[in-house]
Amino acid sequence: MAKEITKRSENYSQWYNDIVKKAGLADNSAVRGCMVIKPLGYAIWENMQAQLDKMFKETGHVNAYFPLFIPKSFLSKEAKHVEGFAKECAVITHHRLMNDPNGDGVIVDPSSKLEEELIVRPTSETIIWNTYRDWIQSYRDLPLLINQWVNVVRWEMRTRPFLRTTEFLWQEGHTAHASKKEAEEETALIHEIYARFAEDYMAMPVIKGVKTENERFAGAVETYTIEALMQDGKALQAGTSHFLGQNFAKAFDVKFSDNNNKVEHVWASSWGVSTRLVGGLIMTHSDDEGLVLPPKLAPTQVVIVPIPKPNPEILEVASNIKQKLTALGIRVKIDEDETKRPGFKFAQYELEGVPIRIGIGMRDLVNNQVEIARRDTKEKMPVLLEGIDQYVDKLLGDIQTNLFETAKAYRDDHITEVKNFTDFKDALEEKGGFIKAHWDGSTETELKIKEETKATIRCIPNDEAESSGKCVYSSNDSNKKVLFAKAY
RNA sequence: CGGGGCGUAGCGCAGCCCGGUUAGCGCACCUGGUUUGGGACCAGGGGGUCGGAGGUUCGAAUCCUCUCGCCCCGACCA
Repeated sequence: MAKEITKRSENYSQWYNDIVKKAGLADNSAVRGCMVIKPLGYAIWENMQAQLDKMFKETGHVNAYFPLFIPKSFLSKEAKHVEGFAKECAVITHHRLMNDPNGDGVIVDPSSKLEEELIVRPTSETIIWNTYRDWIQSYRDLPLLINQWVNVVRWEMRTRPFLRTTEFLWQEGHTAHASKKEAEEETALIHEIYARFAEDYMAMPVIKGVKTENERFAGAVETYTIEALMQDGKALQAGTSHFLGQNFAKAFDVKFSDNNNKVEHVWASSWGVSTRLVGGLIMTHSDDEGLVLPPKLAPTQVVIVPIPKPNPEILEVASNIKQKLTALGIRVKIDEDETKRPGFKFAQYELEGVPIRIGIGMRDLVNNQVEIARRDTKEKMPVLLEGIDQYVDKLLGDIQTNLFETAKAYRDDHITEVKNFTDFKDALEEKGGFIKAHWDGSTETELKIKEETKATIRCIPNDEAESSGKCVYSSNDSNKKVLFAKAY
């Protein structure tokens, strides 16, 4: 009642904001464009971090930390890079405040102007490559496989919680290699890890592909991306992995001697995913009742609700169940609050997306059973206490699978292949989702399509075989189909 | 930056056009009681000076001027 959520069918955007707010994921803050990530939202991010961090480390990467501030001159060393980020940088110009001589408050002390302005990192290639110059002399210093978990700032004009905030949290990997091949393999490896994480943990199906030149990361030779589809038919770029060639090594003069004492510039990759993934998670699975979380990332996987309220007998059974589940590595919470009634709690946990709810009342105990409700399908069923741990364990797996399958069915159903521009526009308008079509490979065509339809090329899919055809817009020859969509 | 909307209690809003005594409602909160298998009910209670500044007036949430901020749509973008 107090927690009414706008229906997705009425206003998807409002629905999204309601979920973020009412499920307690994040709040707007006093700072324009910056959000406060609340405990539930942050716990989801922590679970994402934990898994990704594990995957990075399993593949030989280590974490480090580089400064928040980047000297202005660094940013301009790579021409394309600065061009891409110049318009959205927070700039530090002074380092001291003073009392306002005209009265109350403080003002910037003009005498504290910095010799060289500092930029709050929008990404860290420059400061890192400036450092790598000192770290790399020989092929024996390579590869360098470093990641950092940090905040970055991009002064976007318009922001949305998680999807695009002025400050956001992410990880950025920056690797250095002795050969082009090795750097390319690294880029592909991370691309693969991102896709696996999205599908196996977030239960969010993604399409792997490469960006067009126009959509490429500023300073990259090639950008690999995973693209997901949200419930409203818009695409979300969920993670990118960039092959940087020798661009940054050249800009920052990072060279190494190979085993023949030949000096060459280092090859590089960089890659990142951000708190945007939390937004993607919300928009992939949640419904009009609230958040729906895949078990693998849910901070609480199972909640036990005593009905109508806790008593010693129920709590004993509850804690036995919790013990058994915890032994299987399942995250369980017993709701011991006596002041709220069951109906309120049910609604609350549905809003918060807890995958499984176990209700225990005296009526159940007489029959040696409990009531199990799954969040994804809203089904409820009585389950015997005997073997309940195995039952729940399996159910969590089933929910994880079901969420992925449901999302994938929706996604697959929203890939429309078209041969002419009229069909292109119709499909985009009526159905949304990805539009697969031949493209002549020119930026000019890409931009014209964007101008006329707002759709951009999300990627050139990896698994799309070459085929000859005519560009959907220009009718020029094309040898590959690409995916278009309106995107977040 | 262009277009639209909005700032009144923790949240959501009414009041403003047609100035007039202690600024109102729902949710939330506190106390007591009755309840308790899908967002309980009754009674009592606490909390706001109406985004800010200036002005008009006997009198301003209400009228005027300036100002600050937020949200939505667009251009930009992870």
